Formats: sequence, C-alpha cells, structure tokens
Amino acid sequence: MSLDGQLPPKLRLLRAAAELLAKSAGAPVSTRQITQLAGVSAPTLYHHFGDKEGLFDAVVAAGFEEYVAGERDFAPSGQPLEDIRRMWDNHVQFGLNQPELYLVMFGNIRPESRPAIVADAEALMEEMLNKAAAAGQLNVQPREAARSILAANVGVTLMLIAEPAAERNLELSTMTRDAMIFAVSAEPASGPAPGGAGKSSVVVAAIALNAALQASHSDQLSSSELKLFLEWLHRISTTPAG
Amino acid sequence: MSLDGQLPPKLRLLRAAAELLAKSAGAPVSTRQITQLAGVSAPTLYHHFGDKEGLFDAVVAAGFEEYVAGERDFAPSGQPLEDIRRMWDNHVQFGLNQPELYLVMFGNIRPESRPAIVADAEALMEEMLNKAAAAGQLNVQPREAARSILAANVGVTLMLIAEPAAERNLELSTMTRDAMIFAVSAEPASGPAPGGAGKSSVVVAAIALNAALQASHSDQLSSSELKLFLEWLHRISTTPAG
DNA sequence: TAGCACCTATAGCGTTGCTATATGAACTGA
DNA sequence: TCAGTTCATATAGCAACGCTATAGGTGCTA
Repeated sequence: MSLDGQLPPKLRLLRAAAELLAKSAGAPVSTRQITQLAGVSAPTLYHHFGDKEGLFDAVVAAGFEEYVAGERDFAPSGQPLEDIRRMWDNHVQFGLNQPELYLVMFGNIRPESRPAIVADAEALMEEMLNKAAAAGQLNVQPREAARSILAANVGVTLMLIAEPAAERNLELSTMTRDAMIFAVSAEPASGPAPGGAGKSSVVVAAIALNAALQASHSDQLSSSELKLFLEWLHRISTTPAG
Repeated sequence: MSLDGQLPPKLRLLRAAAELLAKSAGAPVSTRQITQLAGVSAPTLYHHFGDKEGLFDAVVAAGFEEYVAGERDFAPSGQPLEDIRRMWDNHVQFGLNQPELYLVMFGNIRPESRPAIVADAEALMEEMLNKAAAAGQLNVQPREAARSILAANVGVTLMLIAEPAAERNLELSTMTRDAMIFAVSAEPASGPAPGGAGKSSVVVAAIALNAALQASHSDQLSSSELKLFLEWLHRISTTPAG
C-alpha cells in the first residue's frame, strides 16, 4: 500500500498527499495517512515541509505549475480572442479534472493565504489580452479585462464542480465565456451600451497603442517624454471621450 | 466569556459557532471552543446537531436565509435589469461582510454537499430575470441567464474576498456585472463577433488614435497638452518602432 | 578515521471529534 | 400523587489527530 520506494521521500510525500487529496471528496486528509502511503515516518514530513499546511501548499504549487503549463501549451492562433477562449476552456477542464485541487486553489482563497496564485493566473490572461489590445480588439484595459474574465471563469468552474458530474452542462461555460469576451471586445461596433460597454474609437485606439508600446520598446521618445505620454494615454483611455 | 445564559442552548451553540467561524480567518474551529463559548458541554452539541458538520450546516443555512432576506429586501424598481444589478451588488456585499461564511457557502461547494444552496440562489435570480424576459429585455432563457450571471457573481465575490481589504477595487464587480447583463440583454441585438483580422503595430495604433482624436474633440487633455501629445504621436507614427 | 551535515525513526505530548453512560427536569396517565 | 417515560445536559474517557524532543543512521569532506 505504499508508493514506489525508489523516489526520494520528499517527492513520495508530495505524490501521496496529492493522491489522497484527490480521492478525499472534501474529507480531511491526515498526516498519518499521507506518511503511511508514502512509506515514511511522521517527522520526515515536518523536516521537508515544516507543516501539514506547508505540504499542501507545495501540492498546490505543483498543481498550479501544471495549470500554467496547460495554459501555455497551445500555439497562438493569431486570433487573440480565440486564444482567450481556449484559455478559458482549458481552465474549466483543469478544474473538472482535478476538482479537489482546484477547490483548494480557487475556492478557499483568503487574503492571508494565496492571492499570489490569483495574481499569476491574472498575469497569464493579461498577457494574452495584451495581444488583443494591440490588435485593437479590446475596449477596456487588458488588466481589467483579465481580472474580470478570470473571475467569471473561476465562478463558472466552481459551479460546474458543484454539479453532479452527470448533470454538468458545459453550455454554462461557453455562454458565460462568450458573454465576457463579447463585452470586453471592441468588435461589436453597435450602438452605445448601458454601463460603459461600447467605448468610443478614441478609447479603443488609445488602449491598442498603449499595449503596442508596452510590447515594442519604441525609442522615438525619451524616457521622460514617454512617461508623460503614457500618463496622458492612460487618461484618454480610462475616461470616455466626447 | 460565555454567551447570555438565557437563550436555549441550541441557539447559543449556533451563535457561538457563527461568531467563532467569522473570526477564525480560515483556521479550524474546535468543538471545545464552541461549546465553551456557548456555556454548554460537549454532548449537547451532538444531541442537537449530531455532528460538527451538522452544526456548521445549520450555520450555513441560517446565513443563507439572511442572504435571501437581503436579496428580497428592496422593492422592485420596475426595471428588472436594474433590479438584477442590485441583486448582484447585494450578493457581493454579503460576501464581503461575512467572508468566512461566504467561503463555506460558495467556495467549498462539492456535488455531495451543498448544491441546494446554489439551486436556491439561482432560482432567486431566475425569478427576477423572468420579469425581464416578460418585458422582452432578454436574449436567452432566464434560467440560463441566471446560472451564468450567478456564476460570474460568485467568481467576482471570491476574487474580491481574496484581495486584502485595502486594495479591493469594486470596479471589478461593476464592470463584470454590466458585462454579463449587457451580454444577456436583448438591447444590442447583435451576436458575439469572434476575432477580427486587425493585425496591428505601434504605428498603426498611433495612426488610428490620431485619427480618432481628430474626429472626437476629446477634452481629457488641455489644449497645450494635446498639442504636445499629437506631436509625439506624430513622431511615433512616422518612424518605424521596435 | 574523525568530524559534520543531512535525513529519517522511535516514542510521546497535548488537542481534536466524538460517545458510553449517568443525572436531572418536565410531562404523562392512573 | 406518583411511577413511567421522554427530553436535555453533564462527567469522563477513547481513538485519532498534528506535531516534536531526541536520537540514530547515512554519506560526504578532510
């Protein structure tokens, strides 16, 4: 009943913890279970991870690396908004494949514990949205769009996890996904919308230029000029213009 | 250090558990802490609630009643979509006011434990969306819209809870809220438009912004600022960058 | 071979969730 | 009026929990 004895104890502990967590269905996993499955004695756990929480943090960190790897795994399609869709779907799939890990990562977040994971996930999505902004496809700041989309993505994934697997309807995901992308994208070009969606072309262009400048290291302006320029650009792109 | 001795022990246990949970910051709350604060002995807890989990389920149920009461508390404005906005804001505020309770209710949801709460919350929102649908303001089925909006609402609330209180930016909430409502509302009458072919660079973006600025009479910059801004914009857009 | 980190194990502490059992109070029916 | 019954609380204690004081073994460098 123990994991292969050839791997180093630290790794065996990690795997045992991850395995028991995945099977736990929310019930607490004891250190004794973990160390027994790993074929190791109690103090070894505390030597390597300091804490039960330290061990679980390490499991979460490993899970997050897997998540990031999945989010980067596909080649950019050249259509940034399409790539955002794939990031979204990938996120949902990760959550459904490893629900317990996901619940620890995104369901149990507290200010004092793990905001770093959220920040990293946001950065990942913002990176992709920068490309959309550079292509003039965004009508809000990439950072705000990333935070908003990720929040909805997390909410949808949690809801799907909460449903019995048999009843899961992924339309909830695709519908919410497209609604969010639709709302932040510059494309629709229809009449002004309530609540600030549908910005003027000045804002769209300013956001696109801002993103393009961030990515290109233009040297046409001195650093002090650039600083002031970006400040004005920000002013233009954050407040609706006539 | 014990709660008023006049209330029945069952109620005292409930309040003690809720109070300790709220202060716990995620750390586990022991039954001994609870029973001591309630001024009661261990078996009393098990007599009334069977289980530690049973007690916490009761706390959650009470919290949910409070949530529902809050969601019903305001008079319908006659504009269903406006009422949805208020429901959304109310939901977020509930989560920020009682983060620990909220995390148990919506952050730790598993198929085998509490989908009932989600179903009830969805029903609450669907009820309101039915009015919008009856007024011809909805793009999709009320049930699907309710599920989608609630999912985003939960995601946003969790993200805000995860942030240190000082850094919380409620714009994330209003932006996501309006994006979701915009997407499900019948007003725009145009479908999502996946990625356009606008491949862009700093130069193209600068030119686009320049043209947009000329046409829009933005007043975000003073005239002297604008003059310098346009000059820099010209410099950027006439010489290839990066 | 001596010394020294590093890693792991034995044994056990204090606390946890929970319960077997007993005691008291309140109601019932004759 | 009072035994019988039911409900509610308390005493005391069990097995399992997270964690640690201490010590022993291993492989390096000198």
